[in-house]
Amino acid sequence: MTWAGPDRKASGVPAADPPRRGRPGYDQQTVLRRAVDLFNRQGYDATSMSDLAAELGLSKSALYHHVPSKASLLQQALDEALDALELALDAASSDPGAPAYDRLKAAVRSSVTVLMTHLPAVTLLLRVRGNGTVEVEALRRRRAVDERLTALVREAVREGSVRADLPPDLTGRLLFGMVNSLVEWVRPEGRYDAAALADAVSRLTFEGLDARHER
Amino acid sequence: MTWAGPDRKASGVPAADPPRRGRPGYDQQTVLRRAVDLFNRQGYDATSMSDLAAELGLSKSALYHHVPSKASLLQQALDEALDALELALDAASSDPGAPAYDRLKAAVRSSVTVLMTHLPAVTLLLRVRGNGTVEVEALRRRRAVDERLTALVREAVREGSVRADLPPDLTGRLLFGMVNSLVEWVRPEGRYDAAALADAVSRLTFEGLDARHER
DNA sequence: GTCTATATCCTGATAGAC
DNA sequence: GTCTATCAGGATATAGAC
Repeated sequence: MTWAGPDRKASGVPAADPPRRGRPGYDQQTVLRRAVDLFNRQGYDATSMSDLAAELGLSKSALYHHVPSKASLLQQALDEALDALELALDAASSDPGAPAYDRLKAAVRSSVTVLMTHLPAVTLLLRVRGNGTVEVEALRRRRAVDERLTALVREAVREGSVRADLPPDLTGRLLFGMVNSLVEWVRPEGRYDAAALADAVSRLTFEGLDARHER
Repeated sequence: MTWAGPDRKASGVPAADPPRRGRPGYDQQTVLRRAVDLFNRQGYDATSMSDLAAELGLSKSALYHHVPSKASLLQQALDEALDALELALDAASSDPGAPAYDRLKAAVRSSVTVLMTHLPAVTLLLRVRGNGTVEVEALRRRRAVDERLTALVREAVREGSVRADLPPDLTGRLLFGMVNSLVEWVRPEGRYDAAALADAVSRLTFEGLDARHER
């Protein structure tokens, strides 16, 4: 069974694909993308390689021709998410001379953007519980990201631009808790694009939802 | 097989336990509590009944003497969470004459309180993906709760007390996304109690984190 | 209430033919 | 690249002795 499906290419980026010769079959990117989608629908642990094979219209063995293990699929997805998050955070805090307030706002915006552009991978990352070495390592990297974000909030409080009547750690957790909660319902083909969501989160968190703060 | 299970009662209430006679063993509440804790640490699907038996220091068969199935443990926990959430929402919106703004604020506060007092059960609920009938039914009830909360936000926007430059559905999702994100890090023995957290969430969301809004 | 032993099915992963 | 057949182990759950 072939199923053809030259619907390959780096997920998300609509780049031109190099022409393929010979038997089509699946390429790794497509397998990974479909796998991550299934993991997000059913949960990683609840998804068996049989499920994935069925989803792809393959036998389990054929699937193992494309993929060395179930954990490797998880690993690739988590790496994608973490690479993107770390990169976005680097960019947001690139100018150490800028006010922490601006850098924090930039971090919120770029976090939302990464969350949207790498939605499946980030969704998977945010659900990792720490079972197995792949998940443990991912949690380690994620904690590092969280700590950089918290440090940013702390700086902004110190410079006086963010309210100081709440502990900065708490403010940071709640702020990025709201950001991360987007993965629970946002859909790429949905009503809101990354910019609109980044704007909404930014307004809600910085200005509040009280009508008196409306601008 | 015992299980019985008419031992309902608002779970979570740290009432004094009736003195036990005869062979100690485990009572159902304890088994359920330990099970839910383990489910939350490892994930429901990643936790086997062997894991749970080992955690309790029992054999698998002895465990099945206390519990009819793995799914029943899940069911009880999800029911506990949903019962508590629905009840809290009823109370928060009990006075239809009160301004929607006040009812919304009350709903936020009581949601945080329920989340804290029934933390393990609510955590489990928020991670359910819809695998199996137990989870599907829980998701159905959860969606109903979400819709009532969204309706509350919509009302508050209509009465002019909550900012109208964002779609009410979006505001509601972000607001309760922040609330729900508490389960990711909050611990009952931690620095913050329910009242402090409810206060922090309320301030952050209604007033914003900008220092200019600090009161 | 707890145990050992077992039934039945499914898991991730592999071997080797086509 | 895909298949059928298979492996060793683990899953939920049960039977029946003590």
